[in-house]
Amino acid sequence: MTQERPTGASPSALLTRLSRLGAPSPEAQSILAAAIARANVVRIRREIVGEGDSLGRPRAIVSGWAARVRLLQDGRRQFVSLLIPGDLVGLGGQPDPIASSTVIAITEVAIAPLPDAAAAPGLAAAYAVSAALEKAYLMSQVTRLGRLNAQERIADLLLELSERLTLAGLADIRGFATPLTQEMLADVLGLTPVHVNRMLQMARREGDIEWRPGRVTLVDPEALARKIGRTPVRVSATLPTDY
Amino acid sequence: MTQERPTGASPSALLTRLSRLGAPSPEAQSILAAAIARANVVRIRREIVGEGDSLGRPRAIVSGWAARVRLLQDGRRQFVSLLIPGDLVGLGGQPDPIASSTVIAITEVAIAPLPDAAAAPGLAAAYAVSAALEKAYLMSQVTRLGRLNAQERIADLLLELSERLTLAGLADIRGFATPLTQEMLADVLGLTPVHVNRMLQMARREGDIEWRPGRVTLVDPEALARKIGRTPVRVSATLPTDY
DNA sequence: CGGAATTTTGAAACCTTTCAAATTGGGTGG
DNA sequence: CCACCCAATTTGAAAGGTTTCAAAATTCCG
Repeated sequence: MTQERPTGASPSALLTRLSRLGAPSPEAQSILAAAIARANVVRIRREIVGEGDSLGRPRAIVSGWAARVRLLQDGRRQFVSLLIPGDLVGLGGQPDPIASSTVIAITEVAIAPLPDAAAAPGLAAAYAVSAALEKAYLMSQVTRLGRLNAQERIADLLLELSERLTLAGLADIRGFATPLTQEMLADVLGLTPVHVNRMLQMARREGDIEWRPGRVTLVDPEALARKIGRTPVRVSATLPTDY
Repeated sequence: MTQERPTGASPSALLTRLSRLGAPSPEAQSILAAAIARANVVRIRREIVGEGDSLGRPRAIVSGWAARVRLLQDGRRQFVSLLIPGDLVGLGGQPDPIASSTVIAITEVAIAPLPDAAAAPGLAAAYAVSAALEKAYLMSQVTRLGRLNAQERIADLLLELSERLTLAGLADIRGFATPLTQEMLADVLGLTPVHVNRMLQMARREGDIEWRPGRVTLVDPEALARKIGRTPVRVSATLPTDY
């Protein structure tokens, strides 16, 4: 695992993302850079914020990947969401869902304390947009698990990751590096590793994606999005058979 | 549908919930009461906040039930979450860049503008806790869809509703009133109506629940929770979610 | 009272999981 | 640099859980 440096080894993923999200001012960038310099390293497989943790102040993922995990009593495990470089953790003010989940490092992760929103112009806005995005993606995850079949889930998730990594400057049209194993993919998608493997093979056979451990290539993202009907905005207000 | 008055006909569900969430002061309560007086009615099946809507300021559901819905191109539909009396909508501040969920009224809904957080002591705290709870329940929904089977999903959702309705003073140990049809249940749980029906029958046969349109009775909530391995959702170690 | 919505039933098809076990790939120590 | 070990990926066959497609039975509401 982690053949190539974990996506996001570039120290600027956080700067890039927050800049694009609304904090492009030199002051904001320099304050963020200072925070990055104070980043801590969490080793792979270690907890970043534990369940029932006193969950310190908000932090940002500078490099590496993490996952918000929920464990069931009998051992079943669900990755509620994936965290990539540039993502913020523990926003939402004081009370953050405690008992609800744990965040663990999927790769080695560098995590920095998040500068106070008032420290520079644009920061507050960027944090707000980041939080809104997080919530939107969480809702996407619900729809993905609730109504998409295995093939669609895989394609949908990869497209989402491509989207998010691109925002952080960590992906290009040809694809992106990822530390995800098929087992982790299964944990995110609510499937078994075996089935993820089979569907992944099918997707490769159909020429939709290329998957070699450590790197994903989306042959034609737009065509794929069309194929599974991933149209971010839709929802017409009043459909005939609606409630 | 809606044989008995929709759960939450009581005008105080919002007061009860926010009071317990951190805004028990007389000032806060009276300001909230004033807002409730200015509530608008949204008729059943109508949109409360549309996608791309200018989504005005935050509002609170005074009475009635609603659902956050996501529609797929081919007609598949997923209820991302259910909204009950006392729940807040449109917090999170700014815009929702990504989008794509609509909130529709499942019953007739009374919705009031949310007083400014600074208008009274405790309001800000209550809003924050409410937002945290919403996020926690959203994560629960992900786990529910990702790792629970149909039987478990049904039990888990009913327990969650019982929990939330109790917080708003709308449920007792014997159960609660609900406008949900089996089809809506299917939309929340990512299942087909037919299968929900069969599993519901099974749950009744096993004596876990009683379901007659308009009212759910959880025969032994604690035993049921134990049976499916569910832990109540909490947001802060100190905040008693157990009413 | 009658039409519409909701709940129920049945049987068969389908997708996903299970349970093993084999294979591949990479990293480590000799 | 090769052998070996462990993690990750693959493969097979069979069991299971859910969906589909119809259609009947109930219940609700105007």
